Amino acid sequence: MNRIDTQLAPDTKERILDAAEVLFMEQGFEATSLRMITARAGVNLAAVNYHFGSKEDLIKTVFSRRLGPLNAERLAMLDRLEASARGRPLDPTQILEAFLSAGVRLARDPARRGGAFLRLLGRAFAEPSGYVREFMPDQYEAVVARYKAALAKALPHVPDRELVWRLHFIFGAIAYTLGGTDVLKLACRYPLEDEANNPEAVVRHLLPFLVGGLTAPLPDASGVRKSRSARSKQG
Amino acid sequence: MNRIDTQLAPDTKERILDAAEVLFMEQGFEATSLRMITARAGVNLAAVNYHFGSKEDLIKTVFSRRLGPLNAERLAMLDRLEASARGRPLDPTQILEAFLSAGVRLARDPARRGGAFLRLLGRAFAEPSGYVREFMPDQYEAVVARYKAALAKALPHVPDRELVWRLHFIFGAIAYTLGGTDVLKLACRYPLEDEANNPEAVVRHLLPFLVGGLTAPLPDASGVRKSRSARSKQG
DNA sequence: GTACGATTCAAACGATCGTTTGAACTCGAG
DNA sequence: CTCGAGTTCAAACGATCGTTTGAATCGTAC
Repeated sequence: MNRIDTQLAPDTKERILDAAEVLFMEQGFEATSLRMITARAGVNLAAVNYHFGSKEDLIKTVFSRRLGPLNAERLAMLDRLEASARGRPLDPTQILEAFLSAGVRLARDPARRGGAFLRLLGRAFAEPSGYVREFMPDQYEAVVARYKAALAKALPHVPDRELVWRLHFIFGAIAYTLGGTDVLKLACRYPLEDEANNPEAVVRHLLPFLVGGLTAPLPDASGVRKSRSARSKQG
Repeated sequence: MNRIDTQLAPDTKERILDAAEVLFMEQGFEATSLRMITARAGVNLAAVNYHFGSKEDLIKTVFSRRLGPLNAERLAMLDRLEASARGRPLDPTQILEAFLSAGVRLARDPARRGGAFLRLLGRAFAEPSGYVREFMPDQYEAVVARYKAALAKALPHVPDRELVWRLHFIFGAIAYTLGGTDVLKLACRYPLEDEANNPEAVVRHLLPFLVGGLTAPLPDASGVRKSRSARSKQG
């Protein structure tokens, strides 16, 4: 059992994980070959299958390495908030800030490695491949349930169904922002770059937007089906 | 020049485009091989390179076939709104609804083919590959500029920089919702499915959320840099 | 030193990828 | 009919993929 490692020169396993994390972020899962990963990590090609079994298991390990602690911290943050509130409903801003701030702390990880993972995470939410879809729900189920319950308590006038919708939109805005896909920025060439790379600045702008959407007036008829006349002729 | 086609039995070119559209949506660009596409379309493998030149050009054609008319309609909708407003600022809800309703109309295209494309479009915003990033800005530049100007006029108290941020978040929520990545739904197993497949229902829920975020109070200090004390010791 | 499990290595495996080739087929014009 | 441009077809191309193999190497216990 080697103990005095991973500090100056990470061992093969972590070198592979670090290289894979960056390359997956830059090019996606399918477009990143094991040869690119091992070349960047400075290890032999066969090391991936030796240490992880397969590329798919490598992908899962890349996620679980960071996602476990991240979501555990999110739960701990919510625990602390609810403990200090003593049964009273929390402020929606507090709740969302707790969720986001854990990501911010990860983004400030040494050597900016956390930032790469956050962008990879945002990208993964839109990945159609079955790889991610298999274990992402397991990783997020507890967090979503707890934060959803806290928000439901904070916003008693919002029906459960509507809250699920708004959580969906919130996740979309967060994932897209973390993913840093930049389509809008590329389209407009608006210079957000300096702030966009500062996670605290992102949260400062994102938080009011999310709370505004979360506390917005409810849609007109929440329960209408298409049983009546279809559309009212708008032109 | 054959004229009487594409009605009962689409020609090879459109059969390929239709098949590619669905498969790209289901599995992404990299994971979809030309052999899957041609097999689904019922055409020969070489037909893709004969009609489109390369897989990359096929991808571009899949997008431009629908994106051109879609964004043209978005511009036309805004033209009509601004004409009837006669110089007065529009309502933010009107503006966003105009943007979204064009997509709704596409989604109700015959044979639900438009729905497949919208989900593909939402997915493409998160694609890291260079394919999409090259021409998506060109397709969206005019639309974003016009709608951004209309929103700036409608929300004179929102600084330009903040408006760009909020447009970014809005695009994220829309793209994620259109993409239908379902991670949240999978995580919670909340039965949104029936409504989620009805584009008008999606807009009915999405619109108040987006307007709420767009008109939310501005973040505390809009211009702060990290010049002062970094953080206030939270524990 | 020797022996042995853990790890690394160069090399190759079969499969699949996007693309190309050249012949066969279609069909209206002459 | 013949012709030829447009299109479709089966087959193969070279490249790259994830994975496997078996020997070489390392580090440690005896």
